[in-house]
Formats: sequence, C-alpha cells, structure tokens
Amino acid sequence: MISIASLGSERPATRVKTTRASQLVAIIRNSILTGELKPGEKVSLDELRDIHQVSLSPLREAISRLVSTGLVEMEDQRGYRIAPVSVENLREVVTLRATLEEQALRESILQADIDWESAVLGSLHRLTRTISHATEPAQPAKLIAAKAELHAALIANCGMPMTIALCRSIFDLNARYEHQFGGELASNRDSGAAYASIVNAAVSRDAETATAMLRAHIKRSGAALAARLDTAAKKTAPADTAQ
Amino acid sequence: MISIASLGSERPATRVKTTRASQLVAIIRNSILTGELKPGEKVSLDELRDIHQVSLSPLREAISRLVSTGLVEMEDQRGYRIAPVSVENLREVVTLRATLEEQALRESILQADIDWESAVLGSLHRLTRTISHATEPAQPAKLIAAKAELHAALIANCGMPMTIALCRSIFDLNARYEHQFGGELASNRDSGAAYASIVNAAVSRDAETATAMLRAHIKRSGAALAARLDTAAKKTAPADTAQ
DNA sequence: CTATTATTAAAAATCGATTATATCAAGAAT
DNA sequence: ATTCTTGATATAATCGATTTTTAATAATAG
Repeated sequence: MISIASLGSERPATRVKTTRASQLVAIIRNSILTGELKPGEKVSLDELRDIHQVSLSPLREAISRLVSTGLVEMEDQRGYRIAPVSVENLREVVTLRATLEEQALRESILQADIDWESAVLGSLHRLTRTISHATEPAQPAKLIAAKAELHAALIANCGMPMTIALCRSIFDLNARYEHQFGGELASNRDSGAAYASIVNAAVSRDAETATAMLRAHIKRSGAALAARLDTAAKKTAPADTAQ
Repeated sequence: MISIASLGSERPATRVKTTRASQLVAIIRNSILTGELKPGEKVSLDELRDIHQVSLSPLREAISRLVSTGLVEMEDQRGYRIAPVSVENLREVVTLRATLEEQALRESILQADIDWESAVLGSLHRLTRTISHATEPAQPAKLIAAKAELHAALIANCGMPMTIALCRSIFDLNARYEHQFGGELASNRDSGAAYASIVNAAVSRDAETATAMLRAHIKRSGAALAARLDTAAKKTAPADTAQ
C-alpha cells in the first residue's frame, strides 16, 4: 500500500533520518582517524560548531560519545582534546586487540554457521581485491576500511555485543596509527596472505589455529607500527624535553 | 624546590571542583547499581531533571557518559533506558572480567613495587574487616565497594590506563547483579579467603598462581550469580512470552 | 627584579525555550 | 470488525543566550 503522502518529497523511502549528534560522531570520527584532527590537539567546540553549522548541544553529545571510544579525552572544566598517540598507547591497544579479538573469534568459530562463513569469505574477497587494486600508496583509507570489515565479520558471530563494540573502538584506535604511516604495499600484500590463512582456518572451524594466527598477525603488525612510530618520534624531536 | 604557594590550602591533592554533569554521573550510577533505577526501565529525563534540579544539558551529558560504561543504553530518537540484565549479559560480563583482569594483574605483578604491594595489602585488610563486620545481610553496598577497591588495587600497577577504565566499568556491570541478590554471608566468607590467597600470591610475585586464582574466583562467583539469576527468572515469570 | 594579586578575555558549562519526532487515541473507510 | 488515516500529546533533539570557570595579562608590593 503506497499512499499519496509517502510519495511526497517530505519523507524519503528508506530511513535515512538520524540525529545531528549521530551524524557528527561519524564525521568527526573520520576526521580523527585520517589525522585531519591531530593527536593531542585541543578540540575547539566553537570552531567545530562553525564548520559543521550546528549548535553546542549535539556537538557536545557527539564529542561525548567519542570520548567513550577513546578517540577523545576530556577533563572537567578544561574541555576536550584529541587523544594523543604514543608507543605506550599503541602497545596497550595492540595488547587489548589481541586479547579481545582472539576470544571473540574463538567464540564465533564455536557457534559457526553458513551465514557467518559466507560473510567472512565475502569480506576476505573485498579485502583481497582492495589490496590488489591499491597501486596508489596514497589511499590507505579504503584498505583500512576493508580490514575493519573483515575483522568485524570474523568476530560478528561471537554473541557478545559488548565485546564486539569494544573491538570496533579499539580497532579505530589502532587504525589511527596505520593512517599515520600511510600504505606500505609490501606489508599489505603480506597481510593479505595472512588474512587468507586466518579465514581459511576459521571457516574450517579450526579455532586454535585461527586464533593463534589472528593474535600473531595483530602483534606483528602492531610491532611494525611501533617501530615506525619510534623512528618518527626520534626524527621529529631528537632531544625534546619541553612540552 | 618547595614553594610557599605549594604549601597553601589552595591546591588539594585531588581535584575537588567538579561539574554538575560529573556529579550526576556519580549519583545516577549509584542509583543504577543499587537497583533504585531498575534494569530495562526507560529513563525519564524530565523526571530526573525534576529530582536533581538540573537542566537538560548536564543531564544528557551525564547519561551519555553512563552509556559509555554500559549501564545505560540509547537509541536515536527514542531515548535512553537502563541496561537490562540477562544470563547472556552476565556471561559476557564474567568472560570479559576474567580476561581483562587476568591480563592486567599479570602486568601489575611484572611491574610490582613496594607502593603497589602496600596498597594491595591495605585494600585486602579493608575488605577482610568489612566482611567480618557485615553481620547485617542488608548492607551489601559497603562490601561491594571494598571488593571494587581491592580489584582496582590489584590491577592498578599494570600501566594500561584504558584497561583499568574498562575493568572498572565491567566491574560495575557485574556489581549490579551482586546488588540484586543481596549479601549472602557464607559465600562472602569464602570469597574473603579466596581474596587473601590471591593477594598473597600477587605480593609474592607469583603471577601464574595469582592470575589463575583470580580468573577462577571471577568465574566461580559469576556462576553462582548466574544460578541465582536463573532461578529468580523462573520464579517471577514461569512462562513469560510477552515483554 | 621577582613574586603575588587584581583584571580581563576566552572558553566551558548550564539554562530555558523552541523545533522535530514518535507514540497513542479516536474516527473513517473498506 | 478490522485496518488505515488523522489528529493530539508526550518526549527527544536542538537552539541561542547566560552564567561560571579557567587562563592570560597587567598592576603592585616586597
């Protein structure tokens, strides 16, 4: 039954309506992940208000939600700042990722069904194609998005909603470091093979192999990021004591 | 160099000034933990606004922060509700607690120093005395607070701030179930002994024993809660299909 | 000249009111 | 009688302005 009213321009067919706060969360999150908003930088609410043409209420709401993901930090009466990056933070992020994703993947495999396997293989395919198409090193965003999708697909079947949300947040924290160091094709092709092995073990319902390889992969890529972060830090500030 | 100024009363060791939003977080969190605000219940912002005599801005801010701890759930355009309780949720909470606290405790022990050991033993003492004083079964709040303090002390030395914050949030989610089922003295005395063993292993820097016992303790008390939750659910709604 | 206190400008927090959305109830049409 | 539409009401989301707090600067006493 299609009514006249539903054909009007007032209401779009699909439910695209969302709150300003939710839209802002997505936009600002992306700005942080891409480094447009730099780590450690103070968040100027006035400035963001101007840029996105919104009032303070939804903006505060959005920032508040980003605080809960760890991308933004707050201090009472002193406002917000983009969460800083550091080797210590990266280490913790990698440790948490390894632990939580391992546990979630194991549970996903235990409850494996055809829908889940299909989704995982689909995500692997997208990632593989994204890697082979990525001859441009200047476009890491799509690659990271494809990785995010695969990681999410792997753990989606674990039946633990909080764990899934946590893994997503922590993946974002990790992604910020990956964005910072651009796309290095060599390591990407390596990780493509690694992902294929992990997925293969997962759909074969070999939980031990799959979780061990996932953990190893997270640790390995984390170590590579840490090494690059360390050299970058030494280059930009060889003997920095102030600030 | 100790200046006169630093000896004045101007600067307290901890920050005493807080925002209304932060005060509300503490108050409402407590209302949820004690069950005053019931699981699954819709959060009436107007009502809370009336009760606490504040405007919507700090109230929304506070609720928003509680969403990030998992105590409150939100849906766009449809407001907030107190996170419901369920055996599935309890299982996930216990799983997450066991995993995260185990990892954090191991790291704490690896970096052990005298300050940390002293704080842990202090917290154990407080918990022990709280248990022995708790002849009133109607006062589980103090007991839970003492447990929270000890758990926090155990992992405080791990050097992973996000993990510490996560553990605190998840402990709260677990505490809600404990509040629901009051203080059962027998199990409390048992857990007193268990805690003593854990602390003993921890300060002896026996990470393997300490973490294994902590994990076992979390799982065991979680299983006890699950059993009681299950019987309670069957009692109140033997054949509940609606709602 | 240094250190403390007063002044002021910027930013955060909060408020009261407005706008948009969803839920519920009643009536009309099939 | 049941379903659909329409209107009324309640609640969520947002706005612009006000109050409070902090940070920076100037003034002053030692």
